Amino acid sequence: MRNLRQGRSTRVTISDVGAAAGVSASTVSRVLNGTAKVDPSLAARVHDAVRQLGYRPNAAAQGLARGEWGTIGVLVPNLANPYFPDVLKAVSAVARSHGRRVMVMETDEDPSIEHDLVEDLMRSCDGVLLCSPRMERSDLVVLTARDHPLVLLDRIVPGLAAPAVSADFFGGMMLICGHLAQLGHRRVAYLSGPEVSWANSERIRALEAAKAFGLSVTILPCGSTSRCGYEAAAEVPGTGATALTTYNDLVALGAVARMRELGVRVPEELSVVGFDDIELDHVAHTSLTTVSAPRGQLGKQAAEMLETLMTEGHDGEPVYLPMELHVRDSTAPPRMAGELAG
Amino acid sequence: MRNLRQGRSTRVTISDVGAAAGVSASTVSRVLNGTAKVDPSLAARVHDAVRQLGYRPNAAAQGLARGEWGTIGVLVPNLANPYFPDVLKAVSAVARSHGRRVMVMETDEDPSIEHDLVEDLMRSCDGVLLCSPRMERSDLVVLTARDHPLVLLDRIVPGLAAPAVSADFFGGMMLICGHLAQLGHRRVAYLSGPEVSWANSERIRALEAAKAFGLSVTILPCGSTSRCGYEAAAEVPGTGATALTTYNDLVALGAVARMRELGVRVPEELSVVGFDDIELDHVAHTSLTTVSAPRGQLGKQAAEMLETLMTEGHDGEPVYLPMELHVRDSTAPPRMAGELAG
DNA sequence: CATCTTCCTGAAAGCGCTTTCTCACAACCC
DNA sequence: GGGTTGTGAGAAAGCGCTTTCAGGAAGATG
Repeated sequence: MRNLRQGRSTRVTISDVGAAAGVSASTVSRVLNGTAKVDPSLAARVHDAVRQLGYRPNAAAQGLARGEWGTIGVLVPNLANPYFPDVLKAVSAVARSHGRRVMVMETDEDPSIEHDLVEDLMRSCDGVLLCSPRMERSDLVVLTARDHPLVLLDRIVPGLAAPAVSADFFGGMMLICGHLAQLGHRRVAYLSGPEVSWANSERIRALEAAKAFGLSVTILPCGSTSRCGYEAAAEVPGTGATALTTYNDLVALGAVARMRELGVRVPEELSVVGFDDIELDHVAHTSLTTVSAPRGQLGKQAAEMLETLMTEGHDGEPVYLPMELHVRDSTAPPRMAGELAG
Repeated sequence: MRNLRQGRSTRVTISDVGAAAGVSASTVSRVLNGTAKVDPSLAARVHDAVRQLGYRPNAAAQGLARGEWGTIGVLVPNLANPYFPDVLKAVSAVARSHGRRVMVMETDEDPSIEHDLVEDLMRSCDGVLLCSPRMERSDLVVLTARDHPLVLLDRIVPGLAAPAVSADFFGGMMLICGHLAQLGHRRVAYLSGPEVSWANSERIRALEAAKAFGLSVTILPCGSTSRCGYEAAAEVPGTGATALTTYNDLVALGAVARMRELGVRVPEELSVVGFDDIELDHVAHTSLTTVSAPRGQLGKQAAEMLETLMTEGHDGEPVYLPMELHVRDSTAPPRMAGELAG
């Protein structure tokens, strides 16, 4: 069989190195991997040969022979949302400390390609980390049944055979509701995130539960970007809400921008609350009241879970990481009816 | 030899599929890849078997046998900068259209790990795309000499045997200088990006050249984040500059925030100009005058160059993509000395 | 009806590496 | 000194796939 890499010059193989160093390929492998004792003088010759020939082991061949790739795959919905880079940094750090590379893929918020991408990742990674997967539960069941190490981040599905870590979105939204109720708000609106987002439904679940605080909530379809927030916010004044909750900070910021244009003062006439607490130091026009997601923690813990799953093969209970309320400049008590004229 | 994947249940191989379908492995391969005509009834049996067994081809084995991985690797300095996700989206689109996966790695602005990461990518990808690499020219020379398809994005190094595409940073900064000069500014400050950034030195080169317009420039060390901008901006008033240029929009936004805190009005007392024109719709506190980098174009073109390089093996001249000036709210004519009291 | 194509299919080799297995040699013990 | 153990290096098998090669069954031809 001929060299298949048409056009490319012949690659240096481990045998070439062996030949140059006057030893067998096995010995080269042993030297390079430190898997067995080798005569120091031979080892030196091998290292020299490696350097001279510019040898780099072929990852595919190693993967095949070792039965593992040394890579973990991460799927994220959207890199443009600052939430995910933060998670990724933490994941990468953990992966590197275990000597693994990270392969990132983005779905661009298109749930229909998620399944394929995950399959792809499974074919070329030792383990897969799914960040906020939007796919349906049934798809997730199929994937987790594949018996391939897989961890979920920011999506908990009861009864699934995969470990999961998530920010406690429900708790986070409850915190927000408590804050708003305490300020005296009664009617709130919610700019809803992607319909297929579990994180979104958790927020909604909390909003429903918050009826116990005496809050009544209007849900408005929106999305996950500032542009969505800007557009959907036009509907808010019509709802009679005195406070606006949102799917995330970006949406909230977009909404605030629209409110300003419409002449609605924030927070005097409308309180607006974000979600996630993304880092936008000195960039955003408004210092949002929001809840913070422990992104670094999430990434770290998910990556460690995955590592455990890959090496030891056992998994634990879903873990919820608490969110924290940060009260800043975008919330205030509602204006009383009598004040409206003022 | 035993199965090396300790702990994991036996994986389904192509032979298993063949056995189940009552054909040889070769036939399965042919059916799955469509590389040769196969009796439709056999093909159907194969497809059934694949479905039943949940077979997924092992990417490493395929890579080894085919001599290619079906993957391109992209190295970016920092995912948190919205610039790169935009590029990545375009790259991914092109890669997918050629049936390749994209593997993303981030250096976190640490030039010292760049070299290793690139080596890693080369070992497991058909081609590598380096976005704004910070490494020294000499390192780059070593890497490009590796005879592995490699394309540079936003870094042009004369005499390098690798194709390159870049935004025309020099031209972009010239546009800015022209705009400022035309407004009547004479003294400008520049918040400099990472020292090791070629993109930064291009901006500086333009700033020097702009002396011909009668501009005098003070360079202040800064960085690439809004936080850096915020911090470094404190030095600006001391320079006597009436206009501030920056490494990027994030820095500019941070600087504007600081100016406000210091009671310096933008643009009345100080014009501020960004760079890149990142998309921050309805999020940022200021609508910046800036120049736009054609991020999608850059990513697309770079990915296509890489594809050409991988398949046809030849490369072209470095390409500069023009930037465009967007005059918005952060620039204005300087106040004359006499007006200062006003 | 024998022979030559054509077409498909299975067998087998090989991609580059790791990891046995095997064996030569040396050191050790009684 | 013969037998035993231990050590380190090479040979070879095998990871799962693709692709060449060779051969059997149809179909075409004279």
